[in-house]
Amino acid sequence: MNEKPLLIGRLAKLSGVKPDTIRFYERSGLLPKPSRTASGYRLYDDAAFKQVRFIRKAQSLGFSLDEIRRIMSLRGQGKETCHCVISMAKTTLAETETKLKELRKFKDTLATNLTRWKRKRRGPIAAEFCALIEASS
Amino acid sequence: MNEKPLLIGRLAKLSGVKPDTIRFYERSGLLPKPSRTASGYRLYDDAAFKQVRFIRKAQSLGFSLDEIRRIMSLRGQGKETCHCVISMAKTTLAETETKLKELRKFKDTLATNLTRWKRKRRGPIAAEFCALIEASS
DNA sequence: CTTGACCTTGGACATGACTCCAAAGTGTAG
DNA sequence: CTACACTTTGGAGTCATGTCCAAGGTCAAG
Repeated sequence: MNEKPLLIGRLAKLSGVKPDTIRFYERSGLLPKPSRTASGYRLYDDAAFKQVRFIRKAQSLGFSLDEIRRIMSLRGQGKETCHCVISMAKTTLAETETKLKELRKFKDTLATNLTRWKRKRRGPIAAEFCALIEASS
Repeated sequence: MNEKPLLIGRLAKLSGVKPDTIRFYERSGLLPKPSRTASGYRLYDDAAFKQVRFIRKAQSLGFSLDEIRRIMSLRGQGKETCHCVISMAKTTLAETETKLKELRKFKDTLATNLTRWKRKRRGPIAAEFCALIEASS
């Protein structure tokens, strides 16, 4: 809807990354070469904004830029059912589930111990903190 | 219990990291300087093995080496209730919960879509995969 | 027309976390 | 005694992900 073109600084502010980082993403093939003004300024639109947000979101979910690049390159293949996307999604799902399980176990133990520690307020807590991480295997 | 000393290669194999990495951890203050044979070979024991495993475990839970170093340095402070450990644990807990929530949401959507995709086996899946990540905010 | 905030480029630098290397010493199996 | 696999060190290299800089061009306000 919002179709006024953005200069790089504006896009940077909107998406919360630095101009340098946007140019870096472009160099790395994560963002398409944008159109330019007559004088060479990069011009971005809403789609670019969404792409940057996509990158950051995917990153925060644990994807590397390389994985993100591969994911994005699959977009626009269109028509054909892409076996590789399904298997990629499968892999991602499995990994995510493992991570999730570990993190949940860690969180639970952490929460339990935190309340316990708060109540007793004495003793070698740091050691227990470590043991707790060691144990969550 | 197992108290025969290990050379670095043996420890490396047991803990699944390379000798170089173990030396790197030592240089970085993540592992204590081990005792040595007369000829200068590093000698490790079970405690060292546990420490390496602790490091890897903590890493896989999303801690940076720097955070791990700080965590470990708190161990052995002994006696005193350490306020900072409690607040550290609190922070970790909060962060972990956030991560957990995002990851869970992503996982659920991923799982749902995966079954749907498997059933239909046609169409622009990659685009949907991307949209899915975009949406999980 | 000047000022100041923007933009351009190519390339250097930073950080975290390894990873490899060369040259040399050690330990042991045959 | 000879292979051969192991170990030592200091230092360099790698990879991912940015981040900064200098020299210069652009543009709108005053």
